[in-house]
Amino acid sequence: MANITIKDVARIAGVSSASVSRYLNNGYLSEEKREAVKKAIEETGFVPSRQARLLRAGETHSIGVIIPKIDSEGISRIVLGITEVLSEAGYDVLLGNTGVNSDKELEYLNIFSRGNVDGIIYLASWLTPKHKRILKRSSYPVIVIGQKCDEVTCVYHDEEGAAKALTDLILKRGRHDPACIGISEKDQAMGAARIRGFRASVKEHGLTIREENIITCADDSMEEGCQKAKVLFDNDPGIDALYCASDYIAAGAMKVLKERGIRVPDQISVCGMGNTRISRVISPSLTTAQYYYKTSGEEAARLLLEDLKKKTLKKSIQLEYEIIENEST
Amino acid sequence: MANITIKDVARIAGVSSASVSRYLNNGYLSEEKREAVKKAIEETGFVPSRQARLLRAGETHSIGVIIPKIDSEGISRIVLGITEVLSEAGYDVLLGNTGVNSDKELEYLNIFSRGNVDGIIYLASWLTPKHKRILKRSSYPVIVIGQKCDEVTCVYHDEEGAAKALTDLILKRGRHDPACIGISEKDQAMGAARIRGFRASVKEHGLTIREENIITCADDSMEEGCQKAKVLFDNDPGIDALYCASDYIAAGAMKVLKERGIRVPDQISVCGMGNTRISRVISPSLTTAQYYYKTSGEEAARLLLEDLKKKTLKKSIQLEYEIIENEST
DNA sequence: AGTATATATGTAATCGATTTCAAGATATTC
DNA sequence: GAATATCTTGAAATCGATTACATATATACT
Repeated sequence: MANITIKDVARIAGVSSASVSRYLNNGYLSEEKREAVKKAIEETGFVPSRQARLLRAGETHSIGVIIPKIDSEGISRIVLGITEVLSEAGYDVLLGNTGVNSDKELEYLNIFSRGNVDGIIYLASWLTPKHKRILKRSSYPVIVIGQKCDEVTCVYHDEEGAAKALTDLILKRGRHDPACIGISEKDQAMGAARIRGFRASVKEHGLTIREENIITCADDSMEEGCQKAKVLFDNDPGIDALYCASDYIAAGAMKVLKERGIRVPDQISVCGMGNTRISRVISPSLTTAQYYYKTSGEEAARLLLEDLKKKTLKKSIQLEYEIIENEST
Repeated sequence: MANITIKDVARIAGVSSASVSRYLNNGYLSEEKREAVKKAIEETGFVPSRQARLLRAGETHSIGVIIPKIDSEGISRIVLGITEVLSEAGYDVLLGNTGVNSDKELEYLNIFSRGNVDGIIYLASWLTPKHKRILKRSSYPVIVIGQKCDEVTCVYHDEEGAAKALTDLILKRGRHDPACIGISEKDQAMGAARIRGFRASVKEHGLTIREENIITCADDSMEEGCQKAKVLFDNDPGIDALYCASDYIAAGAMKVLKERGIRVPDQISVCGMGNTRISRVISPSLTTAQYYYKTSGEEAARLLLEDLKKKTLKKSIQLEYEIIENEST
């Protein structure tokens, strides 16, 4: 029952442990000894210790994944993609859950970058200059998911394109008084980029927007959606096209519309973003955009593996989106 | 830039590497040296190598967490609880994401048993005899979350109690023709136990149920909820109380009710289970039960840490629930 | 006082593999 | 046939931590 080590195999095969190692790693070894070792390994059922190998080789075969919070549909699908690819490649996934706590992000970034992992995948919501500095200094490959970042390799979504395409949809039927409930512009991806997309579409349609009709939420929740929608419609009851930067925000807004007897999509078109499960639960069902979250996790993992094999150049991968047109437009 | 090892720390602190190790493992060490080592570690940012520790001590300071799928609100909150407690205690969390693939569960169970972890937390949906056998044979501590399991220590919810309490609610107002859309009884927790709770309440109210009015879904989704609701109401349009084993199933069922012009809660009371975000998004908002998912993760992690310190006896912890009464009852 | 007992610390062995080094055997080249 | 390149092999160093052992000091208990 005791573990069989390379020494046991060596003894049984009548060779040195170095030769057994050579057998395992295809080093120089005569045909005779090769046979003897093979036989000994089969007899004993020897399996080399991973830790010993890794210790000597200076590798950990594990990857740190830092996520801001795990209870989000998008994030968990990304993690799914990451784990699938990495475990397939024989890597362990170490999870760093930072919660809402921003200090913890840096803490994990530090813990990980100091030697327990071969690489890091960082799911960022906000990327401050401070973050970027740490990322850049890291001696291990880092892949950022979700934000475009010139400093390191990243995988992100075409937020602007998707937002523009959605806004195009809600501006059909001759709508002319659009509004936007966005997310804090501090968040480059879900915040700033989506609002840019909204603006671009509005401009292309030859419309002008009242700046008060662009409003941002502190976080992505239904409650915020409710609240901001009230502000918007109190201020301008004539809004006939509402772009919301997330499905939950849209759900909140639609609740307010229902309360006020504004009919969707007769009087107003609404869209969300993310294609979360609630987009089909609410009624009328919500037009939204689908991202390939799982794919982005997979891509990031693959990029990392590639980086690990040979230092490659920085890359950015932008993933596509898909518009899901439902009843709300 | 080179990695800092225990020797570097020892040199800087002016002690032997053994003393640094003692500091890390709470061995005998004078207050003075303890301070010196602490300072040196802070200065250098030293993080002990997992592989070296494992190789020598046979400990990894990491815990494997096996989850069936991560894209579920409940599961991700459990993981949140687990990671919080474990990282506080200096343990790393290794994530094993099995997807829907059942073989992969066993695979991960094996990967982890190759000696990469000190213990396992297993988030089980189904617990087949095969699973139980493997779990029982495991050479390190295993905690199961979500299912009651006599073979190993587990943390689970009072599914039966919650289901009964919810059924009590939908049977108010003199309802007399109840129905139940459950989840496959192969799932002990979300399946069998909840249906038992439903039955218990119905019986207590002195009602009899037509067996055709108890129906189960293959998985927890809105689509299944729709489909099963249609079957139920085609068969018995007089149903005036509908227990659904999950919020998503309930959302599907309510969609069907709306299509058929059956008013909730005037003509029928409906409840879901889980207190997911959609329970407040749909209209009328859904009466549901809240579980303490995060708490269950925390509890499981604590039990595991306890087990790790000294082999303790098997335990089962049953966590409470809370009924959230909304508009649908 | 004298003997346990607990605390404190460094040296060196150890975990199980890989890899360098040195040396001997073979094969190849001019 | 001498010089050089290519194989083949084992002994020993190495990776970075933990820990057995030896030793020294302080504290407690008859």
